[in-house]
Amino acid sequence: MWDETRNVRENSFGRMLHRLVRHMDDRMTAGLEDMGLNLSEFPVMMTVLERAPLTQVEIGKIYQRPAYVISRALDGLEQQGLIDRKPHPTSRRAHLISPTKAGMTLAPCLHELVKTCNAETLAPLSVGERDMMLRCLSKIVT
Amino acid sequence: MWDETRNVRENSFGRMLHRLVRHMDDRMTAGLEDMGLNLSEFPVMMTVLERAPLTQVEIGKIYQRPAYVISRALDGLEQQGLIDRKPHPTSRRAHLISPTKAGMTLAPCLHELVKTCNAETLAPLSVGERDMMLRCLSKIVT
DNA sequence: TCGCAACAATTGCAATTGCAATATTAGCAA
DNA sequence: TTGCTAATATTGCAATTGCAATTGTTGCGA
Repeated sequence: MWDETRNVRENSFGRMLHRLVRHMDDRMTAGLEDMGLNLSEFPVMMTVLERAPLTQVEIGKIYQRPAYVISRALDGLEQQGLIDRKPHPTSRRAHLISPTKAGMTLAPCLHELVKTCNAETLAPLSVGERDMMLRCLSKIVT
Repeated sequence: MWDETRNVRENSFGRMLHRLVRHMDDRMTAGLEDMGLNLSEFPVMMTVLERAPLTQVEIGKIYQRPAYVISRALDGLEQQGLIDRKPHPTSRRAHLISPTKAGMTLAPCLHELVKTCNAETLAPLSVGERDMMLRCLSKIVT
């Protein structure tokens, strides 16, 4: 009776995605531990390293998360001395976020971790399949 | 200086996956609201509908989540009268979980929702690309 | 049989997250 | 200028989640 339901959900796109993301998150969490970062701080730190100097709303736009998420992640990163909140030159309500010297030294490690994690995950696929996968993903991601 | 870092993370596999999953989760959350379910209860309810009767550890094995997650999701589902925790025939510590009559009526709706959500998400792809995508995903999902 | 480790499920408590308010500043229109 | 609305960032509080016990049960070996 439930065979049809089973067919729908079994190996459903959404189910597989969730599994995959959880797996990659675990992998990333382990890799980030050495650097003292957690999974919430990581994307914010990456954005700062990529685009600094920028404001917190700009980080939010890029990373597509509400302001309070950025605010809190930056709290953690600031406390570890990895980023600076400097006054914005033209607006007293905004902050300009930049990595500190210490923060910048993380860049190669993070860089490497991302590459490794993505590569490991995609390892079972052929080069052509990997390209296809990435192309299709960017087609369906907003 | 950070161009390389940007290249690595920009449209990185992991980043795109996270975006995609968040988007699908939002879509699912909206769809589930009509049925009074939330995103934690949904996969458990699906598993129960697909495989009942089964124990909570079995649900955990299938859905790959720790026991307490199942326990709490079932609390919610039971409170809404969608599932039953019956005594296990051979073990007094295990429960046998089954959908109630009310729970079973949800099956077609959930079924439809999953199909719609997956289809909408994959809509920008050609049929061939969709197949490829699903085949590749199942290759890399544990 | 007794004792003990493993198993199934639940729960207390701390950490994390999300929402809605708050404080402060900017810009603009009357 | 004054007053009002929007923008920027933060925070209080409630809801959710995760970890580490806890409860009750089973099976096994001494």
